[in-house]
Amino acid sequence: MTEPGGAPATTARRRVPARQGSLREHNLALVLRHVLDAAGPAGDAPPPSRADVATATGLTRGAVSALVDLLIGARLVAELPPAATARAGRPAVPLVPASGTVVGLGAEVNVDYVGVRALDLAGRVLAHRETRGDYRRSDPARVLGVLAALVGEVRAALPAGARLAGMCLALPGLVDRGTGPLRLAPNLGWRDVDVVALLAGHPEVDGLAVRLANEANLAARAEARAGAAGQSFLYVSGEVGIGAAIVLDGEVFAGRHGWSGELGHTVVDQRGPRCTCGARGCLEQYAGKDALLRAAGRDVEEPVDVLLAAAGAGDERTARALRSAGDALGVALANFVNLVDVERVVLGGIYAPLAPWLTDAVVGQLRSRVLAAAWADARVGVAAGGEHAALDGAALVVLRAVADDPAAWLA
Amino acid sequence: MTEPGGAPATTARRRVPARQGSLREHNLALVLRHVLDAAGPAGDAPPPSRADVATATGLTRGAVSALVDLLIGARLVAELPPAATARAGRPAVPLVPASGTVVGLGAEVNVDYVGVRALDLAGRVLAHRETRGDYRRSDPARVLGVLAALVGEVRAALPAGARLAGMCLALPGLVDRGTGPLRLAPNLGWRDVDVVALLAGHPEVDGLAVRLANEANLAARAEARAGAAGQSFLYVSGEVGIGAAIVLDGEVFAGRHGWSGELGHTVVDQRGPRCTCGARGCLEQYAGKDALLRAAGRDVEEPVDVLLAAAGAGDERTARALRSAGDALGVALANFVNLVDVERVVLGGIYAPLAPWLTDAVVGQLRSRVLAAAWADARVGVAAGGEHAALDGAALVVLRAVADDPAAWLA
DNA sequence: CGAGGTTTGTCTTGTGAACGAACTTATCGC
DNA sequence: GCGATAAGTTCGTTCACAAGACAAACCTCG
Repeated sequence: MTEPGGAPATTARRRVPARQGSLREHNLALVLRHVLDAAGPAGDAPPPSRADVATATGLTRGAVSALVDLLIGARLVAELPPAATARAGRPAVPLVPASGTVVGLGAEVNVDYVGVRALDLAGRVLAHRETRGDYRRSDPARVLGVLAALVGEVRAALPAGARLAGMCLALPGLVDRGTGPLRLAPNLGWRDVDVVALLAGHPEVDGLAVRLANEANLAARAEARAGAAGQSFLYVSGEVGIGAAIVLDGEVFAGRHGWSGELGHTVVDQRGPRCTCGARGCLEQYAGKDALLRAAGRDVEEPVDVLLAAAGAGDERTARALRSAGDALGVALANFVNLVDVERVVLGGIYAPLAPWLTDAVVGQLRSRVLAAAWADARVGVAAGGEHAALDGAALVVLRAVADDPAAWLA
Repeated sequence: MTEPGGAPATTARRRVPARQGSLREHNLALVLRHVLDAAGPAGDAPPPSRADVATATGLTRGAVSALVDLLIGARLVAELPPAATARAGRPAVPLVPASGTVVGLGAEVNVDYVGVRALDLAGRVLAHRETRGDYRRSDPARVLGVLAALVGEVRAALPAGARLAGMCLALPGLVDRGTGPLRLAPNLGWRDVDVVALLAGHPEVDGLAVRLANEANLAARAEARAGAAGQSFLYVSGEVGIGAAIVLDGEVFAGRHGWSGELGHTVVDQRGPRCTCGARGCLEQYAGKDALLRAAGRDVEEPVDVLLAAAGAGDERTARALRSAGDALGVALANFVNLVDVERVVLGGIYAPLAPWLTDAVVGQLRSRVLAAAWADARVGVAAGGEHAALDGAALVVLRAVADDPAAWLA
């Protein structure tokens, strides 16, 4: 029951009766989750045995055995050859997520590239294709054709016997939760585009359940997976626009319609310059990519790397531009932290490489403006998700649905 | 497992095994919730029978019968005499929440009053005591002594055989989730006060589980109950300070530590007047009670009623003060709605009576600044919770815990 | 007034899932 | 080789719900 593109804001206590089967479903998911988590990105822990799972979950060994057998039968879990331990007793059979059997497809359409990537339950990248290009003010049908072709290539590259669990597409804009239309992607120049319908016309995506989600939300999901479990943070995705995603206890919160996180249009100064959205003094006009380049005396078309180089070389104008962007960002974030009380802010997108020149200003604003700062400073960190965070997050959404309802994969 | 003062942000999939008993617990809660909801504040629906509950929940009549019998035995549900219906067949036995058997205590310490109120599962007020006074810069120990005395009076007024499920105390400030200390209540002048420990010393609260929560969060909870189920809104509590609470799908979100909703310290203008919190241009300086009175040419000590009267009489200065407060509030709320995507804003506290003079400005700002406004206008409404919303919300928190885990009350 | 129909609530039987307690398997240490 | 130890399996028991028959209470209509 995960909402596409993010778990529901609050998992409203489900108003359904619990029957015998619910028990099994729950415990099946419990066991699978345990195996998955142990093999997670922070996977320094050795793979757990049935007995380990039993003690960790509180189920009996007998029950776990039965459940694990089901999961192995469904090719969601695999056994490793018993490891030689210098311990008395029968050696344990290590359990790991099955690799190459069930795959999630992550896709992304962004201003400068289109990409598709396939991940399996073990977190392995089974296939990846991308095309660079300029997709500002582009034609949705054409761009989605490019995407469909990439999907076709990725599907062809999957190992035999792999089952596709679905696809999630990351888009830089307002997306209705799940399959609803794309409302507005300012930087692509798209508005009210029924992306799912356009994709459905292509034979490459035939038989594939496609859901949509906001790019920042998905990147945040990848970030949540990369970091410690169950944390709360605000993920800031700096690009031409400035997106953000709210992660509460490890879950991405997408809002009523799925439109959360439009940090770029937070008002920094009511009398400031006019923004593309029509209002005045939006954060985007102070700390967006274009604004940043302009303030540093650069051309809007230049890559952010030039700022990195200039700042590194000690260019004063660039440093000043970055500091003032950091201040504006800090004000917006302070407002946010006062309202939502997260413990951490993660800088992603172009802010990740620029973080060394931004964090001081951001931290300063947070410290002076957040009411609770005296008790728990909101920490500022840098995204660890890497360049393909949104793509990974999208694939993870799909795999997450599998992990949450393994019973559906038993047949 | 409700978090005191609010459900956890996301009901993280519980990492516990489901056993046979979990089934019963779940279905017991399901049945009880159905009976409670049917008798809710929008309780125009007739009380449901066992058969009604069975069809509504999807359980069989046999299962429901067994569960209802348990609930009646625990005095959580009661039967009404069969109503005479002009219908064929055996007449149904109406089921209602038991009254006067299990009670939740709501309490509040605020700037100008201290109160305690007892609610039962049927939503009836069994007892209510309050003391008016000026508690700015007050001594916590003394004020809590007053509160304890009120608790004693309320307990004495309860019907014989009533079982107290606990107490929740509303405070106007940063409160650590649950029993953690009160960090900061600027307008009471309290800072780092261990309220629970101070209360525990009084014999009147002996044997009573006490939890703390933020006043606005609790008022929002009462508001959520008063309105339609499962909505998402931002509750704004205008007083001397400006609190807010985030309600997502009917659940109050309290944030990582429980400090969410400090709307008053959202920056409206970086170059604005200095605030008590140390920063510049906080919303509180534009739309807080004191600021509002000052802008209208009044004394800070006067009640808000004078504004109401003046505005009603057509006083231009008052109208201007209210409009500009509404603008500031609107900017802050627009920032918020862009970030969190709620569908409704509810004006509470002093904003409720003043709403006729505020909403236009607020709505205007929302319309021009919220990116998604073209697709789903955030509506602005007035709180329906009444004067004792926080008190009711506090009692509801306690009763909610009972409703969520009726199995604990079977003995 | 009584037979037939309808709806509610109870009771009985059967099934599925987990628990607990043996029991088997596999390795280590002496 | 043999006990000690731990992992995994099997079997009987327990518990909760589904399904459906049954009893009770009420209406309607001839």
